[in-house]
Amino acid sequence: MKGISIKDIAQEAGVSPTTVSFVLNGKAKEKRISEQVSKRILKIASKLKYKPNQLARGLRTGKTKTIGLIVEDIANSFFANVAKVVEDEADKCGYKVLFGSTEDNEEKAKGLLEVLRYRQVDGYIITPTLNLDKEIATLHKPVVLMDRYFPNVKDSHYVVVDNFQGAYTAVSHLVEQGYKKVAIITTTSAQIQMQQRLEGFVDALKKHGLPAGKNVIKRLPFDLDRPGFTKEITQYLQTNKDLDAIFFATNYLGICGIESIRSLGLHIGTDLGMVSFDDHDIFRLHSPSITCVAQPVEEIGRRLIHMLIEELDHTSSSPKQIVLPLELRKRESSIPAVPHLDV
Amino acid sequence: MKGISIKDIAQEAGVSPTTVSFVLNGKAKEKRISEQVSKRILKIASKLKYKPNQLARGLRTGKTKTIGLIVEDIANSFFANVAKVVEDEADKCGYKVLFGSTEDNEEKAKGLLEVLRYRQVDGYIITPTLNLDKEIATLHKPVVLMDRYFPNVKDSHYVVVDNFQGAYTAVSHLVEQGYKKVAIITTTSAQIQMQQRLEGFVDALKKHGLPAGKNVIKRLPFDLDRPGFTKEITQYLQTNKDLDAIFFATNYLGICGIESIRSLGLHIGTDLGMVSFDDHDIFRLHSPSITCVAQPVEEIGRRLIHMLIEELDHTSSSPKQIVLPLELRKRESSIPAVPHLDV
DNA sequence: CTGAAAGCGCTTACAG
DNA sequence: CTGAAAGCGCTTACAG
Repeated sequence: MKGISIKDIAQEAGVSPTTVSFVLNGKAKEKRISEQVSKRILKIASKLKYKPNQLARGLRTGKTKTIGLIVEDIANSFFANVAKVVEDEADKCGYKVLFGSTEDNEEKAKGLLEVLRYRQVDGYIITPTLNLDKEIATLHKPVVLMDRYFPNVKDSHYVVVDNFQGAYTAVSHLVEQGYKKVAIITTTSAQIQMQQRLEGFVDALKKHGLPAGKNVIKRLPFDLDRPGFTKEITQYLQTNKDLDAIFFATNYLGICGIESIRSLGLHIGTDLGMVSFDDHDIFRLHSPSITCVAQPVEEIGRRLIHMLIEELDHTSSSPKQIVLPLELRKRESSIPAVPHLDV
Repeated sequence: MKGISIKDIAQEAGVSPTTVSFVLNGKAKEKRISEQVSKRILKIASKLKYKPNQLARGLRTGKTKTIGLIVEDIANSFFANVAKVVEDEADKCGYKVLFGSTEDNEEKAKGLLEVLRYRQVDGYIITPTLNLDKEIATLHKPVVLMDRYFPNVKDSHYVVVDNFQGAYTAVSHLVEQGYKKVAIITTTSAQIQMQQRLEGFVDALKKHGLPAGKNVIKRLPFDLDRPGFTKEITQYLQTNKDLDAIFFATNYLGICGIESIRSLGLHIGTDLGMVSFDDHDIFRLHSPSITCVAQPVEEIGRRLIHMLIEELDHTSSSPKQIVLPLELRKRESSIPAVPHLDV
């Protein structure tokens, strides 16, 4: 039950705990411990399967070798996939991950931050909610933001994707496929990533000389549930029958969109073109398959954890702000077998 | 930077750290601290926004208020959803969650266990791999297993689903819909949950007087990747054209199965009936939609964490082994619009 | 080359 | 009714 401590080793080796600590922390050379003693200690430690008590070490050094990961929703495939990469890479570097979901709720996010703070995590990877910047500023530990950032906070570290370019590419692709009345379905969220997707959409339409007015921009309250989104989308589509393609600004909107379109008896691709932000198993397997702009999930995860660990080790040299490109994955929802013809 | 400690409060209140500790831990009454002192301390603590250092407390008490969650794959929707519920409920009880994915790899699981152990987690929720029972037995802390258990370890705590009943129901449903040559696609895993699903399949066929021989049981190596599964399934279907329905034993097999069936140009439901274990957004949204036996994810998560916390509080009274029922969700893949007719 | 001692921030048995 | 002291298991500045 009771673990092996440094004392046990010291006793068995006939030396002081100090010496054991030096040897076990690889400071034998530096502290000029004799080869002989050093070897003896190492042998005993491995015989006893000694594992340092991280709590004691943390209390003394102030480092817990733990990082806090705050995502919007761990059950969302994008965040779950990033979390997996983060955990994997952290593990390789000797760090463990404490996680939590904000549901994009400010209060919940603050609660998570507070708990992680007094758990003394060494650093944070945070998917911020709105207005979380003040709270984050009081953390006094390395923080890397993901998915979104605060435009007015200049010196923060983050890994995000090029939302503008992604949306722009997606919408341009639709236009090039012959769709002429393209709408965006997005949320009311005032967060930067959503703003940029909207801007990309508007810009693409303008560049192609197409109308980008209010009636092709549908904003849904971001705190609706799945059935709520589906119902709202259905309603919007019903009252805007002249639309011939939709750009969905998030994966869950895209998923709800599929349900809505189908419930109206419309055929995706031919009746109504569609592209969604963010790839998902569903989009690949759906029939017809759904075109999307995919995030480089693996790379996002790797960059996040490495940027944070570099900060923790004070070896930071690489750029502090990374904007990754998105990849347009063309599928049937925008390139129907029967070409879409404007009537 | 430096946090507020109990000493700071003691100083400001003009009492000893001991007294502060008693008051803050709600032992004022028990220790007969005067109302006056008590109130003063509480006021100062909240003014200073005192947060106890969990490391120091943990070192002293041996409790870290942390639980370890080991899943097979946090990126798999089933595990991600369970993880979310677990984290949520743990949070309500003042616990944080450290997590990791085993990929069903024994060595990786052992590594995770070791790290969590010397991080002094108070208890574990574990999706065990094969042969992990010895390792788990040496943990000397409360453990609740999920998704599977060790049949030869009688006194373990677990929350699982009734795999036999689920498979039995799924296959019976197929037979009742008129499918006559039903196969199972499963993995080579020797784990109990997979065995039970196989038994449910065999039993259902036997009960209905249908053949349940080797040629309707296809076992795939469980460590293949997605493309690997898809390829193997495609091959199996090609060489067994007489089959008219398939029961897929896991959600990822079902997903790969959809790809395989479609790549062969077969129509799900009419050409080939299908039911998958475990629900998934894809199954609901696929066209045709896919019948499945769904796990009660929410309830699994809640039961897991509550069982563990009861163990931690030594208030355990409820049953230690919970087997939850599965729900058959009938969809188009087994009830085609054009009825399946045996020729 | 090695060790005694202090201290991280708590809790708790003991004393008065 | 309250406090001094020990101790959880480490690390590290200091001494010799």
